[in-house]
Amino acid sequence: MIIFFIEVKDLPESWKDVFHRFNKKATPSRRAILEVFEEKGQHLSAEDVYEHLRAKKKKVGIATVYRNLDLLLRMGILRKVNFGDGREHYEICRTAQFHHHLICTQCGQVVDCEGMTQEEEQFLQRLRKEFEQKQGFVVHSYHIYFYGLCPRCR
Amino acid sequence: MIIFFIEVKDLPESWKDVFHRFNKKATPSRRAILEVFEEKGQHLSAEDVYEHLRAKKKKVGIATVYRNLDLLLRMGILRKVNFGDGREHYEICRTAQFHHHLICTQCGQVVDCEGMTQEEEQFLQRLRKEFEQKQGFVVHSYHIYFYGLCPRCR
DNA sequence: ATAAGTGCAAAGGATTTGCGATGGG
DNA sequence: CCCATCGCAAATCCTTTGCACTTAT
Repeated sequence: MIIFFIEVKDLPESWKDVFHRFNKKATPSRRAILEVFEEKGQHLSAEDVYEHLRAKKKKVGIATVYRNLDLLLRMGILRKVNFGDGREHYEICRTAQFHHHLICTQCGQVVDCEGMTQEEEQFLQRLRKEFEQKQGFVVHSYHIYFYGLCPRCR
Repeated sequence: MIIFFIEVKDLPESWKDVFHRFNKKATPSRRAILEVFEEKGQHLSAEDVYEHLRAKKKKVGIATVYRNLDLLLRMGILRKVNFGDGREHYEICRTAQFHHHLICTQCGQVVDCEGMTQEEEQFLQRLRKEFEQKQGFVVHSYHIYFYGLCPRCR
């Protein structure tokens, strides 16, 4: 027996389609950068991305890396995070679970904090409303940074 | 009638004493920088501090500003905050109420968010424990950034 | 074909550093 | 008086930009 009906919920749009939707070209550089984020995952600096590309024998200039990190940011594919080390870091949104960061103030190590749930939702929903009323802002996202000492530094 | 007993709870240590405790000199530059934070308050960049000093006719070199912002940070008098605008900002801890930040992603305007209370305490207390168990970190502080659109940009 | 994207090298902006001069304890 | 601190200018680090060449559509 053959099942003819296959439920496909939220089939993710291909990167090519995403670029197309933004009237941007799906160039090799851009694909390669996204590949790095999909493989290496979290919070990479421009230099990190550049090094990973070199390691993979993909020749992409550092300027192109910067330009495309910014583009991907504006397209909503990456988000920018900052750990106070003097450079910007980027994370991919789609493949990574939404999370926050725990930063060692001694050595700079950064750990992702995933899996905060309902309680967080409720807490932030309340704050969001408060800001929208008190300050007149529309809040569309937030980020929590925790600071402390990692196992080795404590 | 004279009241002989005056209750003085938590008399704040003078800046001079704080410097002394850290074996650092209470120089005019340092006093002037602290004065700026006490008067102008929130999230100033090194350049901001430098400009305010000039406006007050205090001649302090920009290098000295940077060196002392870092010193005051390490002494726990200032904390560093980052709004993604390519420069670091600093806030004074003692005189300012603990607060978070609401950032307009369009124009970069930053608003302080004060007065989150019990609920926040509880919520973050739970997370703190979770991290200490799961990751082995000691968490000593945290910071929440909210992103959205300000009244003018929405 | 052609406008968008790229690489390179130079420019820009923020922060740090070297060093001789200064002044707080 | 002496070492920490300062001012200045040069150095460094991250990021952006100008321009001629290449390429995805």
